[in-house]
Amino acid sequence: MSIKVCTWNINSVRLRAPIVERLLRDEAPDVLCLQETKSPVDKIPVEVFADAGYAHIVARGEKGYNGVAILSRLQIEDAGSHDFCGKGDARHVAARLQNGMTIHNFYVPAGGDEPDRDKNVKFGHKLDFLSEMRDWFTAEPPTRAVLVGDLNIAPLEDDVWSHKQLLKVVSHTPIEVDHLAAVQAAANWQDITRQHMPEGKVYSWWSYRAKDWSAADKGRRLDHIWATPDMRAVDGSSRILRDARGWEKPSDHAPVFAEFHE
DNA sequence: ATGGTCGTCATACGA
Repeated sequence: MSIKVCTWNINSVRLRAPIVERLLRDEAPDVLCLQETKSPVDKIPVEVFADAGYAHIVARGEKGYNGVAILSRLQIEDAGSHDFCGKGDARHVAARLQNGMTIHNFYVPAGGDEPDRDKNVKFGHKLDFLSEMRDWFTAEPPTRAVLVGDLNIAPLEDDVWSHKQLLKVVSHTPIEVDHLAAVQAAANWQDITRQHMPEGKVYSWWSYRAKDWSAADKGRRLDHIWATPDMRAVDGSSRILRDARGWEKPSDHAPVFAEFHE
């Protein structure tokens, strides 16, 4: 038996309920983590997901911005969230499943356009958010845990279409990559996607602004699946469903998958 | 160097 995990920045859960349903039907993950739901929790179309077999849902939400949700076929034993940077925004939710594994679902701040915290408070917020993640996982080291989400950072050269051209572009600057590496080191998080796909370009996001996103293929790997070393991923189970970027009324992100042994 | 496209909520702002 294995557990199939999926993470997807959906950019409005209400507008895209039809393609969420399609993903659940086509791919049947055991757990689906959504980011940028952009909806108050009580306006998430939970009946649609329950009818599709995902009756166990925990979410955090606000009107119009941010928002994270965990949809599960398995019973959720416990749930929680942490308010990183004390802003009361909806960027983290966690659930412990009946098999004892904990899943953390994050939506890390995008950080604005200017990669300088003295000129751009959004960039400062992003770096501070990552530092708090590092400290939080250092203070309470997780076990049997999976961390997923839109981390809004593409850390490796092959996580972007042009390493050289993106070195000063928010999402691929050295200071962000360093901050993300510190989060990763805090709990010895393993990058499951790159364990399974160590070579070559891998992307999970393509801008809406490109004329032909697929032909231009100027993507970035912003969405991640990490796990603590005591979790056993199913060899080669990582995938990115690039096709979903071309579905009707798509998100600008594609779903990312990995499977774990029970 | 600039603008290109989305979603939400209100016609600006964040991504």
